[in-house]
Amino acid sequence: MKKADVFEFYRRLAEANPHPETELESGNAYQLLVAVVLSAQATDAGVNTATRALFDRVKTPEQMVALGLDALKQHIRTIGLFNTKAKNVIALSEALVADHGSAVPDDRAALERLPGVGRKTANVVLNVAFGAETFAVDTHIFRVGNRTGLARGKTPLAVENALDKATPQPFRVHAHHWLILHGRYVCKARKPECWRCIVADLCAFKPKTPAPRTPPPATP
DNA sequence: ATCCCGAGGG
DNA sequence: CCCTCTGGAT
Repeated sequence: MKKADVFEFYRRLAEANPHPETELESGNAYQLLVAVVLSAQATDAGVNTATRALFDRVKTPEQMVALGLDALKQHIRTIGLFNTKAKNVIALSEALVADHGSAVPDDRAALERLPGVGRKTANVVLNVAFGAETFAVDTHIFRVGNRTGLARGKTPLAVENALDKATPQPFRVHAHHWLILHGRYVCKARKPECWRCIVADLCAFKPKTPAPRTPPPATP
């Protein structure tokens, strides 16, 4: 995508949603970290349903360790991959207490050393909790980047690097959320809703199926 | 490359 | 039924 089109692409998304935020619910950086770990291959809505009760009781890594593995599994049973995730969250909480004074570290290397935390999760925490200009490439951003031509790559890391190169100020801090929300609600995996997409004219993807005769009323 | 693994949508 | 959802570890 041309530079001018990239700027216009972000400008429109920014205009439509001036203050994008995570849809994951959390009350502090620790809870955010846990929520992001739980969100792997799961919907935000599903994670929120589970963490609502959990975070009411657990606000610190010490409290998570005290809660214990089996009780944690009960809380997150409705989320996919719950067995592995529960184990990682307990181990990660123990590591925070032992090595980081119970605080969430603000550097990538320390974050990625935590069990269950890879590059994508670290990028989300760095962006949301610390305001870093990181591009966490999840399934949505990978799809939107490649489909639109904004930032293409065969791997998530390649798309991340392409986004880093292509994304100008003042859009860098919020680019992650604009792209993910665009992917979740408009540029969907199965049925992208191009007829109501505000950047369709800048996009490389041209749908074969036209807009429905009776489109659903626009969401407020 | 494969495993982990549940809910919701089409 | 099959696909998708803010992946990570082996």
